Amino acid sequence: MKHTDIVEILKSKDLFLGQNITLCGWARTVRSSKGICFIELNDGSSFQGIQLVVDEANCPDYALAQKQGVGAALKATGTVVSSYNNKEVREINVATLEVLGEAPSDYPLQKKRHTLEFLRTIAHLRARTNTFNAMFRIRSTLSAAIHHFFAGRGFVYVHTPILTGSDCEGAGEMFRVTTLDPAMPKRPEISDADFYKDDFFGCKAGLTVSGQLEGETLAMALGKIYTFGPTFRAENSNTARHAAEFWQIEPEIAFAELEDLIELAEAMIKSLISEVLEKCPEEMAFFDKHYENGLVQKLKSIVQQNFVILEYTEAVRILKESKVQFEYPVEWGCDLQTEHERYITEKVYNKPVFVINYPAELKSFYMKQNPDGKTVAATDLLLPGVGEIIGGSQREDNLEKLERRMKELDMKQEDYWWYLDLRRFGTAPHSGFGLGLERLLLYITGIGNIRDVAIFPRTKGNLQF
RNA sequence: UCCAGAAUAGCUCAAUGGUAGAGCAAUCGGCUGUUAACCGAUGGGUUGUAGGUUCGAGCCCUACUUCUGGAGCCA
Repeated sequence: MKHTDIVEILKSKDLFLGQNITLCGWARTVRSSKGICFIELNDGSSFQGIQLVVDEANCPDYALAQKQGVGAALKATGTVVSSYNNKEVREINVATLEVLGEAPSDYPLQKKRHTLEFLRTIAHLRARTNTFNAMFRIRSTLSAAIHHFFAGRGFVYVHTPILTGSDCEGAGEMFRVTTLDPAMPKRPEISDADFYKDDFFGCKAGLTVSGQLEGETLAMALGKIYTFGPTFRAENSNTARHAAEFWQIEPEIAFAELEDLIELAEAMIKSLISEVLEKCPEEMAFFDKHYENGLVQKLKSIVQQNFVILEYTEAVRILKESKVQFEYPVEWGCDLQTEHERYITEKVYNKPVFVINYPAELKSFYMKQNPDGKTVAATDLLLPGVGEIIGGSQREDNLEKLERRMKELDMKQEDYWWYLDLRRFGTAPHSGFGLGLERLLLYITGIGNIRDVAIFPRTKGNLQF
């Protein structure tokens, strides 16, 4: 259909003024008086819509226009004019109006604020609201910004497999993938190997919980790589920041130690936020106004300040000396609880904090063992309000140390033979991290629940749409 | 999975154990420039489900379901 995107008219000040054009879009609100009718039209090309003015004197379709409600799909032809009230604003004097698709009175969206909980029950329609229009626009801009950032630094974008036989130990529960008959379940006396030999892959298979191990193989050839794709975790977690399917960015860099990784992570967060602020000012203004007052200022200040780098041991000391009565007591060797992380990020620093060098017992087998014999070169980036957004580490590149650690954890080395080969042949220091796209989106938009930053969120017990 | 809370009209919410209401939406009408337009009228309910206590339950009790907030796990 030949038509002009609304964004083109909004962007160009005078280019379309006085011209006859055709617009297509959906009615957001319809206001009619005697003889004149106003329709706010949005076509998705921008956050903002444009007002159609249907005057009974100039438009034969006035009666039709008056009958339309929120949600109707319309095609209008008319002249671009300056608004009656504000010469800077553009509106359309409609000559002809065609109804492409009516929205009957049981259309669930109304021209009023709906709760996010209600919108989740109509996830197929919620993209037509301001919140989701703005969120999806920012999500798209953010995704493009990720590629811009890494491409600008010479990273190679790689696609690690989604179907996998390797369980990235410690990353979470794996969804099983099988073509075996569910009516013939595995009997306890049969071994995994025997049972799965008749399965599609001839072995136990699942959806990836992380592309890290596969990513490492490419980092050890191409130097700097990143993955950006879906990740699946069958964790029984029911929170505002966990989803069973989410998108993850996982850079992996050869010849990089923990401090190089932290430098990269900080530069990346700042670059991504900057690009969103620059390219989505209307959307960000909307979230600032309706979801988190001061949001834009908060993000601007994040970009300008240095993030904190804090030793785990030092974090424990600060918490112990804080004299705050925590629900979980703080001891060296215990994992930092949410209340501890919040105290550090929100009370002590009020800015992003990299916590580094955690006790080895708390972290995964592949992390670089520090000379102190107690800690590993790992880091979590904690953000005020949303908590952990990045988890990463320098990888153990010493074959003996890695094998010893796997033995301690009772892991089968033969399952990881190719991963260990990376340490056997031309091993080198390397590091990487994982960033949750949806969690960053929560931080940037001020939206409080991960279910509201994905098109159709997958969480425990919910696979609707 | 654990702890706490909630579920009433299409939506957002009221209702002391005693006749279930309002705003918005919808429908009809009015109004020549509206901005979540405005004004008037009308229709709209098995109070999440199943049981129980009571003369009487939206309200009290039990179980279940769903959702929300927090926790654990993590990105």
